[in-house]
Order: sequence, then C-alpha cells, then structure tokens
Amino acid sequence: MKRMKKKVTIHDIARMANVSAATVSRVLSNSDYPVSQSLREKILKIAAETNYVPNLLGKQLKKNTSTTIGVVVPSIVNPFYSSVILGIEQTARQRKYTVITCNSMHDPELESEYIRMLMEKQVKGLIIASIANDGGMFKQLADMGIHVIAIDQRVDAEGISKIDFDFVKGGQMATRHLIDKGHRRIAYLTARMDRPSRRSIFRGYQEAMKEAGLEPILVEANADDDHNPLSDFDTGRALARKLLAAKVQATAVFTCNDMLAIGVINELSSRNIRVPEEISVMGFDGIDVGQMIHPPLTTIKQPDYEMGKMACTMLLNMMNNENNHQFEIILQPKLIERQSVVSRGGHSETSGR
Amino acid sequence: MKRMKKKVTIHDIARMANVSAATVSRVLSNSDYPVSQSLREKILKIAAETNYVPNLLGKQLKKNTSTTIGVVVPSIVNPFYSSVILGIEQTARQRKYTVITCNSMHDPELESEYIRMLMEKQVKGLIIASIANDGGMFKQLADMGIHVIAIDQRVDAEGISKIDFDFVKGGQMATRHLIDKGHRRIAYLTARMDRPSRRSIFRGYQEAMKEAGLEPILVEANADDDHNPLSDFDTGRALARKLLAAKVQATAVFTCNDMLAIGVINELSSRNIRVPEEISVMGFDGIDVGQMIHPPLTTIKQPDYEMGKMACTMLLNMMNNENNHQFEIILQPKLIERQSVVSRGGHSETSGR
DNA sequence: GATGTGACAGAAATCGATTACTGTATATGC
DNA sequence: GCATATACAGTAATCGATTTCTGTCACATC
Repeated sequence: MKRMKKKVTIHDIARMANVSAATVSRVLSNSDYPVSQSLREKILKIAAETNYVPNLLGKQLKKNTSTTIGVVVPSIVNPFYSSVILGIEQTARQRKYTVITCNSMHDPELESEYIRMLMEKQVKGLIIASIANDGGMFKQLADMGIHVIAIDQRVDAEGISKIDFDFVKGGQMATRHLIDKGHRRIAYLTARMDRPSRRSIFRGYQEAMKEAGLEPILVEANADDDHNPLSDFDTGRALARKLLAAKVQATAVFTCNDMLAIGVINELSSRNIRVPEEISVMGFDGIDVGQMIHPPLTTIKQPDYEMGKMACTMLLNMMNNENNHQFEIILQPKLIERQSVVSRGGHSETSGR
Repeated sequence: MKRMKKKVTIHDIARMANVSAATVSRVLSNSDYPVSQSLREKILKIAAETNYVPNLLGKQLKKNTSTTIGVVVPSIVNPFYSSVILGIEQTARQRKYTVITCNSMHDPELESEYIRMLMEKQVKGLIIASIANDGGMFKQLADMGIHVIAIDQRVDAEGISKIDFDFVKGGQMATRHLIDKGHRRIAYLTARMDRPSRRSIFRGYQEAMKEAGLEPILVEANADDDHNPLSDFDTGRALARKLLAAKVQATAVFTCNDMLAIGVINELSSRNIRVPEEISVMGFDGIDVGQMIHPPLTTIKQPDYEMGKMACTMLLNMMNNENNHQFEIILQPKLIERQSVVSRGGHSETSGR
C-alpha cells in the first residue's frame, strides 16, 4: 500500500512560517486585513512550495456558502439539455463555481432524491427543468435559503423565478409558416401530451389553424419516455405510420420536437414518400442534428445554450446580491428555414380558391 | 427580504430531545453504537418533524471523505461523452454519489483548472478523458489520495488505471469489413491526427490494408476543434470535397468518427453522389444519430454508456476497498452493419483478378 | 459481596478553515 | 508630552458533524 503524503493544511503552513493560522488565512484568502509584506511573501512562498490546496469543506462550513450549483434535467443525453448544461457549466466556471448534474429521467421520485442530495451537499443554487413537482418541494428549498430557477418546463409553483420559452408563440409561428407556404392540411404530430410544453405548442398550432379557418389534425402517440433520444426518433416513425394510416392527406406535418421530426422523415423516406415534395415537415427545437439529415430540417429554434447561460447568470446574481426579486424571462422563438418545407399550390400569401 | 428559517442542526435536535449531540449522531448515522430504543425513536421523530437535513460538509470534513466524484471530458455536447456521463452518473447515484461534470473543451489549461477545483472540493475520485496531460498532474493527484481512472483517450502516464478502447482493432475491423465487401480503393478520412485515438485507428487501417496488399489513401483535415459537434460535421464535408478533388477514385471511405461520416454523406449526397451505391461510408463510434440519417450508418461501436458505468463502478470500488491494484481494461470494438456500405465487384472473400 | 461486563449516555477533541476579539507597538495630532 | 489612531499579529470561538474517552448503571458470576 502506498503511503499517502499527509495533506498540508493552513496550520502546517502556519507552523513552518512561525505565524498563526489566522495570519496564513488572511494572506491566502486575499483578505483586506493588513499583513506585513515580508510575512505575506514568506507565507505565499511556503504555500507554493508545499503545493498547498485549500480545503473548501472547511471554508464553506464556516462561512455557510457553497460554490457548487445543482442542475436537474430529464436527461443529459437529450441534445437540447446537454446544450443547456454546457451553457450553465461554462458561465459557472468563469465565476469559480462548479456544477453537479443530475438526470431525473422524468421520474419524480428520482428528482426528489437528487434534490435531497443537493441540499445535503449544501448547494445554495439550483437550476431545474422539473417535471410535475408539487410546490411543496420549492417551498422547502426557499426555506433553506436555496435559490432556484426553473427552466424550460413550465412549473406551476408560485414564488419561483423562471426562464421560459414561448411555446405557444413557437407553435403559432411554425404553423403560420406552413400556412404561408400554401399548406391547408397540416397535421400536428406529438408525443404524449403529458407535458405543459407540448400542450402549449399544440395550443399555438390550434390558434394559428383557427385564425386561418383550417381544421386541426392531431396525431398523438400513446406512450412516451424520452430519456433515450432514440425513443423520440422511434415514436416519430410510429406517428408517421399512424398519419399515413389515417388517410388524412396532409401535405405538411408539424412535430413537437426535432427528434420526432427526424423519425417522421426517416419513416416517410423509407416508404418512398418524398420530403418535402410530397409532405413538408416542420420540427421544433433547433438541435444540431437537424442540419445533418436530408433534407435539412426547417424548425423553430429554442435557444438552449443561451438559456443555460442566462439561467446561470441570473442564479449567481441572485445568490450573491440579496437581489431576491422574483422574475420570469420568456425567451422568444425563432424560425429557422431550411429545406424540409416547401411551397404548395398557389401564392404564398393568398390562399387559392 | 424574506426571513429564512434557521437550518436545524444536530445540536438543535439534541436540545429538543434532551440528549447530547453525540447520541443524535449515533442514531442518525446508523452507527452500531447502542442507543436505547426509546431515545432512538424520540430522536428519529424529532428529526422527521423538523425536516432535518444533515450537513454533509461537516461530516465530510471530519471523516475526510467525499461522496462526489469528478468527471472531466472534452465536451458534454459530444453525444459520445454525454452517454459516458449518463453511465457514470447513474451508477454513482445508486451508491449515493454525486457527479461534478467539467468540460475541458480540449484546453489543457482549462483541464488543469478544473482538476484544481475538484481537489479543493475534496473529491476522492476522478474519471478523466484527458487530453495531453503530463504525468505530473496525476502524480499529485495520487499523492493527495485521489483515485483516478483515465478513459477513452489513451494517456501515457504510468501508474494510472485506465479503461481503453481498442482503437487499433476497431480500425482493422472496419477496414477488413470494407475489404471483405470487395472494396480495393479505400480512403481513411480523418480530423487532425493530434489525438492518440485517431492515430491508433489509422494504424489499424494501415495494417489491414497492408495485409490485403492494398495502398492506403489518407485524407487528413488541417485544423480541428470538436467542442462543437457541428465542427466535426463540417470537417466531414470539407474532407469529402478534398477527397473528390484528389481524384483517387475511392469506392469506400472510412472515417475516424461518426459525425465526420455524417458530414461526408451529407456532402456527397448534395453533390448527387449516391451513398452507398457510388461510395460506401464507414463510420466509427456508434452514436445514435448514425441510425437516423439516410442511409443508416455502418460503423464500429465504441460502448459509451457501458464505459461510463464500468469506469464508475471500478472507481467506487477503488475508493472504498483499499483495493489499489492498478488495472487496465480494454473494451472491444463491435461492427454494426447498417446500410451505408455495400458490396462491390466480385465475391466477398476472394479478391478478383 | 466483590468483581467483571456490557449497555448506554455525555464531555470534549477534532476535521480545516474564518473571524471577532484582544493586545501591542508605532505613528499621528494637538 | 499625552491621547488616539493605525498597523499588525495572535488567541480562541465557530461552523456541523463524528468519535474517542470517561463514566454510570444494571446485571451476571463465583
């Protein structure tokens, strides 16, 4: 067994420099408490020579602070969330914070378990893409002085700051684009609508269809678990089959997320139905994969990386100033036009007939 | 400003139960030290009623342990690494460990910065997909009693446990498959070979070509940064153009990773060169996206999720038993045959002429 | 009835930092 | 020349747990 060199502490350095631990602490933590130049240099020198690494546990215990923030998302394998996390992580790093990532896999119990672990670790900030969590949890977090920001999944708890995305407007925007392109029979294909976001997109779709005097066509999946990106892909394929079987003669489909759209395109192509010539496909998310397939996916961009960056920035501000204003930021959708949607029939603006 | 309820500590509970903190600790931490049944229940009851959440900082400071492990990867947005991390995170959770993820973005300085932060946070275990790190860092980690496992990127430091992937064999396997399919003019397209893994794949390719008496064709990119999955996609497209310009008449290409392969297919398709009819494409990685494109990508599977699982399991074992045997696990490649590679010319086994 | 033993509880030290106090010497003001 | 401020260093308490050491009973043993 290898002998491990005893870790050097602030007291070791104090002893070597013939000073008190207090003085060492003042030097090493850049306190503005005055320490004579000679001592300061001596201590710094010894610290460097001994490879001193401060023990944050001690520091944080005393000061009741923490430089780690918790992040809970459904699954990191979902490219949308991995972008969000990258955004969070990179801005956290710049401020010397560290990120603990947790994958709830859409399991409320797991989510609670993680939150408890994070509380025990004394995190003071939490960013959460929560699923169906009752407000109770958030109350307790607030009581413990933990700042939390909810992202993406609209959570109905009161008194909690959020960064949302305007799903309704996104749904409208997508649908209107298809309508502008001359489509009349537009289907909305969606995974199970057990999530507020999906219901919101659907609402946007409905509103846009209604205002154009068109009949909504809904094709919904029965089951759904997207902890695995492939499952969305597969439900996309299934939904495409369902659509075809329904014989609704849609000339365009709009899906609740890109992965689903990609599945749809895949299924359609493999049945020799040409996209977009025979059926146009509009996605929702704007993940990178969308531009790697053929045809490149027209979609609604939900700013993922930026959302992470913003959430982290806001969180750190909340934690450091006592700026406890509750807020809600609503990010706006953006249409990314690529090649999976094509014009149909008459002019763009004026509908035929 | 909202008043925050003071956090309840073990002393609070002790006071409420008229016992000493020692007794409370013994009950709450399931020590085998005997405590009378009546007291035990009383304490448990109070702890539950007060929503007591233990402060791990205190515990860990005293016991000099830690239940968080650090993970450093180039970038979480790379689907390969996000799978690895999911594997790590899920097995960590089962043992009540928590994961801090760090994205080094292929920057050695950032990597060092992260490692330092992790040391300060007193992590006792570290899984790292390192780039070009000198052995010095690892020495220091060992000195501090931190267990580390290197994954994926072969690191040349002595005395460190690793989980590797047999890149050479993977390269051979891919190349032989193409040869078996009757291809003779097979090009290896690669991002800049600044990473051991890519050189190893290339070596496998060379060996397989040589044993078949074929001439290697190398097409290498000039620059490369893959903190962004799109950049690999783009270099793939660039490499395809370079290949075409070189007029080497390859009937098959083998790329150093899937994302690159997808870029190649994309570029080829957009130039109306049909894959696989005119050019077969073989990838390397086995990420999910491979099966979403057209044609589905034939590739070499590098077990990502399993690699993460395995790394975490081994690490936790190392940390808990004093089982300090150094080890090296080499994961074996597996060929996934999909539709981007097609037979060419004569029989599979016997070469024409 | 002396002794040994095990069950049980508390006091106090400890982990590695920070910081409120206390104390001393030097400098400054008038 | 005396009061006061300032620079500087150390002592000791503290954060929230764990754990070693003591100590007290109660009970069994011979």
